Amino acid sequence: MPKGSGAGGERPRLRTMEELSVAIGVSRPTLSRYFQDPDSVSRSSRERIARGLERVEYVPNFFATRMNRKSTGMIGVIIPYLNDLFFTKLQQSIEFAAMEAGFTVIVQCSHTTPEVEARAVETLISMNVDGAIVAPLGDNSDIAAMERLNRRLPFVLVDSRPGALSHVDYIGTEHSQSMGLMTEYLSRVGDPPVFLAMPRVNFNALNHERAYLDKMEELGLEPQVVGTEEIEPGAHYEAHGELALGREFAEGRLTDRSIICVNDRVAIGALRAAARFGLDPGARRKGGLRIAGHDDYPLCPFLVPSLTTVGQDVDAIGQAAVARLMKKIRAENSLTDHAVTLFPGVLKLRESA
Amino acid sequence: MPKGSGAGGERPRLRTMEELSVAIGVSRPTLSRYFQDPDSVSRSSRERIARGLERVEYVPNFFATRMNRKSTGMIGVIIPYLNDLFFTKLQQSIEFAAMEAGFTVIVQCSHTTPEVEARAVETLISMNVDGAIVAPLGDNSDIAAMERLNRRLPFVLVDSRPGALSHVDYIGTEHSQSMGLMTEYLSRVGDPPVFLAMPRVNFNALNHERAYLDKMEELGLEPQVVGTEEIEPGAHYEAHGELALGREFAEGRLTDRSIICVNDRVAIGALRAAARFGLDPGARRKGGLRIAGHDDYPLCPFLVPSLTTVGQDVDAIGQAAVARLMKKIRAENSLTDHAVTLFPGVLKLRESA
DNA sequence: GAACGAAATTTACGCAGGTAAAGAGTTAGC
DNA sequence: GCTAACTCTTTACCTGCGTAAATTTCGTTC
Repeated sequence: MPKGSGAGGERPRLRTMEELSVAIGVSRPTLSRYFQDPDSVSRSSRERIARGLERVEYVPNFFATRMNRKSTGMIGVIIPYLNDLFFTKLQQSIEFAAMEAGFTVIVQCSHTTPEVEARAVETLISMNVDGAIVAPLGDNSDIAAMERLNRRLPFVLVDSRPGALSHVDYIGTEHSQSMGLMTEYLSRVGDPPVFLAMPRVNFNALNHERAYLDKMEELGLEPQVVGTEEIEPGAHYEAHGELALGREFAEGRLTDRSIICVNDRVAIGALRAAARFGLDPGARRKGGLRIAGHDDYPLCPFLVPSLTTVGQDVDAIGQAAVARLMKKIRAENSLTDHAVTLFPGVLKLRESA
Repeated sequence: MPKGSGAGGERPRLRTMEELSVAIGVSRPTLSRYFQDPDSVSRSSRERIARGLERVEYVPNFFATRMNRKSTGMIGVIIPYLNDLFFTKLQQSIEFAAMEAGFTVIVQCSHTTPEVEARAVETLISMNVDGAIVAPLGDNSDIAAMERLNRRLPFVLVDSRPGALSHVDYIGTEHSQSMGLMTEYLSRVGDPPVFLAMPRVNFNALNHERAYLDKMEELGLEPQVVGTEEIEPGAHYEAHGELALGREFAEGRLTDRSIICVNDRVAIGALRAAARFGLDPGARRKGGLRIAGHDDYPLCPFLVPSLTTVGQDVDAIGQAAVARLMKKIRAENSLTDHAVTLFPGVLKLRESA
């Protein structure tokens, strides 16, 4: 028994409000009101309860409290996968915003699997969350599950929106603008840029590609897309970027072009491919190799060379999503408009392009 | 109204099992048993219920179900922060292992704040989770809260263990071994290595530093630690690594030494500092600059140069933590031993050292 | 065909606490 | 000094479901 530290450890533990009420001589309903809002009971009761709680260990049962209240005070969040700093950053900004609004956040991860995503939806519904924010698995998402969510509770999509859900509230980045920005910039400073894509087209990958194509057409330039086929099974993101671009370099292609990667993770692989072929991507030289990404992954400034990219305002997206959700929750379905908020991307010019 | 897709959308929605029982002509308790385990009711009832569920929309209330069961089927996980791929990877392996065991995972993030961590502990307790896995905030953690958790339910610490909690089960990496491995390797191939530390010493940073010092003493070499002071407020991890090592380089120091960084994120900053000073860290040359990290951050192989580091077996840690927790849950506190499982680190030799 | 069991279902109560309505206590007004 | 008006507390019932015990069902055996 190495520890018996402090007085905190030895307080008698009470299981129910009933026990607590006899322990400190206040009726159970009064306690119930106290725990929901201490100011809803008289000052004398409040102080008496506060003193009592110092002498015992008691935590109201989460399930019992949430079961009966009209509002559970919880919002559900579903993100597609964990090993991506973009989504964890988004989750973080949502958690902070929700905390500020006095809500508890329940996070579920779909782990890139539609079945898991659908199960997460069921879990959130069964928990009676007051609302849900979902970053979907793109077009792989279980549309029916999303529809159910949308019918049953206040619901906001973030990051991307499957085509079939165009009637659902959506907060994200204005991808056509943000990708257009990069396309335009690179067209201005060098040869027409090439788009490095991903094979498993999901999420915003398609939007990015389309935005690139549109902008190229607008500029009267010939678009070129590489990296659409799977090169090695299981090689995604960074690995795919390195392999796909490495293959081009090996054939002597693209070594002096501007490469727009579908996102920063692919761009990291692209930088690696360049290094492997002794190439030095950078904004410095006219006509030289340039590599750019999209998303402004937190590590971008620290890469060698630091990665030029388009920043998404993740904090704004998270906050706006929570704000919109709060509005819908308070309005109790009397809201008929459906909101789409798109934040513009911001060019982050660094060394790589 | 753009969508009315599928038959799934129009099914009548039932709120309670009671309603469902009259709707499909089976008693409510039978339904209750069905939802816990379909095989616990007769085949005829099972099929009847299954058919009925296709015609209506019903999801059992999560709170009501969990409130009465002896087991909630949930385990709680607390991680210190989100913007770190190490912890998200750990979380992922825990989620997969728990899913396999048929448990739902509730994740809470402490966001580097002891108060938030303590609140997360209260939330888990109030939810009656069957057990908890906590990656603590190091010595900043609210020890009393952890003690409470440990008294009330099966509890396992992962990643690091505050000194005051040495009596709690712990699963992690054998840091003295893993850091020793790197120290030894670098001592063998070049000049005595220097340790690049972090100012806000928390988590395993101190363990790493101590392991380095011990190994250096064992090897009869003079240890040297840099980067312990805060250089710029708010500059953590990568930024700190770049600033701290950059300062040394600017003074002409350490440019041909081996640098062991306290972790990979700091090492990424260190690589950046080297690039800024035109230095090319690598294993290639005798006596040249070498930079190594610790953790095997998923991006390490894709950095330029790819980062030599020590890999932690995150999957093994997550799985072992869940396995230990399951054992404790099944044993219902009859377990008196307290387990410590440390996985050895594995040298990942790459280009940078 | 009746009696016997095993299996399945139903009855009845419990969980921990929310909340409307009734009751008690206090202050204010006359 | 008494009643009105208000505040706070308590009574009593409710939530949605788990589960032990009681009951029914059904197939089997004698």
